[in-house]
Amino acid sequence: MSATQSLHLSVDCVVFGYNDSGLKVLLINQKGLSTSPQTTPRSQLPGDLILMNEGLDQAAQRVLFELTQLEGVYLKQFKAFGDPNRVKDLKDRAWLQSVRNLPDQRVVTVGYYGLVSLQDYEPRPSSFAGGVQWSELNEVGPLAFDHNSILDEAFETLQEQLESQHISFELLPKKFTLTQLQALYEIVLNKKLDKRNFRKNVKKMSHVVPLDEKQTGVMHKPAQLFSYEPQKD
Amino acid sequence: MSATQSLHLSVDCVVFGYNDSGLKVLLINQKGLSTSPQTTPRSQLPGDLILMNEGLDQAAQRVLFELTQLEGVYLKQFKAFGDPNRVKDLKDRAWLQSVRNLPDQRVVTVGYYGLVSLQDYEPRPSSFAGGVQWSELNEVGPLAFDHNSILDEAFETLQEQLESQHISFELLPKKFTLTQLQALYEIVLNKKLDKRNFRKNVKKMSHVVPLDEKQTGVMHKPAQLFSYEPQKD
DNA sequence: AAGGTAAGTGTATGTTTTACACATTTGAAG
DNA sequence: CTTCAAATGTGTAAAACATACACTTACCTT
Repeated sequence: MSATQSLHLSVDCVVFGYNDSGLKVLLINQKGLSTSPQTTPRSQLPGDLILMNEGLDQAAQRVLFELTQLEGVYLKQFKAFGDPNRVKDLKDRAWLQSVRNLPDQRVVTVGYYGLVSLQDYEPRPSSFAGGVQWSELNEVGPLAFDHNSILDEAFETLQEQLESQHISFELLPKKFTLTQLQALYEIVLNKKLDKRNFRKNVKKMSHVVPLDEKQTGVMHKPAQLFSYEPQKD
Repeated sequence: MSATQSLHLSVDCVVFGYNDSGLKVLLINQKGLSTSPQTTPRSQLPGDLILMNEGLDQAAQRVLFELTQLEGVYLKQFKAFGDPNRVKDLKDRAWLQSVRNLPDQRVVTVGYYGLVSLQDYEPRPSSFAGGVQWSELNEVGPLAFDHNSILDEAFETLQEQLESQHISFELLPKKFTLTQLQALYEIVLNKKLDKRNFRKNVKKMSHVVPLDEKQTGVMHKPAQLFSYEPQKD
């Protein structure tokens, strides 16, 4: 019963980035493994082993920063992935062994989803780790390990939690228009919404407050800007 | 960066049991540690390390069975707990070392919540593992490790998911009355509901079907029995 | 000055939610 | 076999909420 356990624990971050041109995910290209040249290195989610003295949330923040230079991102744990065969692919095993000097061992991972406004930070993440890219959500190809499933489950979680959890604002610039907010909802929930009804609903949300400021430099009636003020109850 | 990782992974099960007398949690008493007699052994959630070749869901089922003899229970992962200090209490560390022959090492755990009808199974779980009890939810004292937080978060998850996830039926006998269903909702959601409105809503749920059967042996108008039929779409 | 563009706004209709009270069916007791 | 106690089962009106839908406004460009 007390068979000695020897496995590793990692975190993987599914960071969604949004701007007016759509919803993206942050992927990194596998570096290393230059030995076998015909193995086209696949992309993967930023993730790595947790350290011995850090919590899971902390680990997610650190790993994301180390791999992509993104800092202070909203990150939320959504699920642990522990299928014993989740790293079954031979290319994946080879890559793992080339990068970590570890025996071929089981890795359980804790998934986090993250949210970033691409407009505010314009984070062209410092091209570290052999390339970091924002990839259009519906153009993501086959990823390493079980990262496609992790991505899918993260997106489902985002869809479920968008309305109930005040997280849409993490994807928008600090000052945003109601049209931007609506466009975000339409993309994440994947359905069209009625402008007037949407605005009626937003006006009921006391944490969305109008600023004394309007859009400038647009060739149409400038929109009122709003910001998100977390409730200080 | 690649500091050798050496930690353990467990699952912990927060099994809720329900019958007409209320909502309970399944706890086990720590055995062993008879060496120091004045340390009153605290109760804890059933949990143990996962094995090298099993998935997380599998591990939760196995561990629950090994510790409590409960089998085939609805179990759902809800959160991983990885605070490096979650096993900081000295009594807890001592107990861990007495039971497992392992060095004093970090343990990350994956929390599952489980649901059982106490009426159908009447599961007086075979008093294994030094005692297994169903403890009234609001009479749970201080548990070992961070198990009180795990319990709290499990209950919050249950409250959030009760309505959206068709799980109430896991807590009821296979044949139940609408009054029983309503009482369950009232206890879990902690608010009173209107009988007529509640019944109107239930009648919209196509997976709650009336049986050709009524209550017997009650000294009042016997209630119609219903059962839960998962949708076969 | 005219044209293009997106912002901003109200109302009528249908649907859902809420509040609320009494007759019915059984077993037990006299 | 009548009465009592106990919990079941049922409808309606009012309020809140959701939906569908079209035109005027403000700014920029040419």
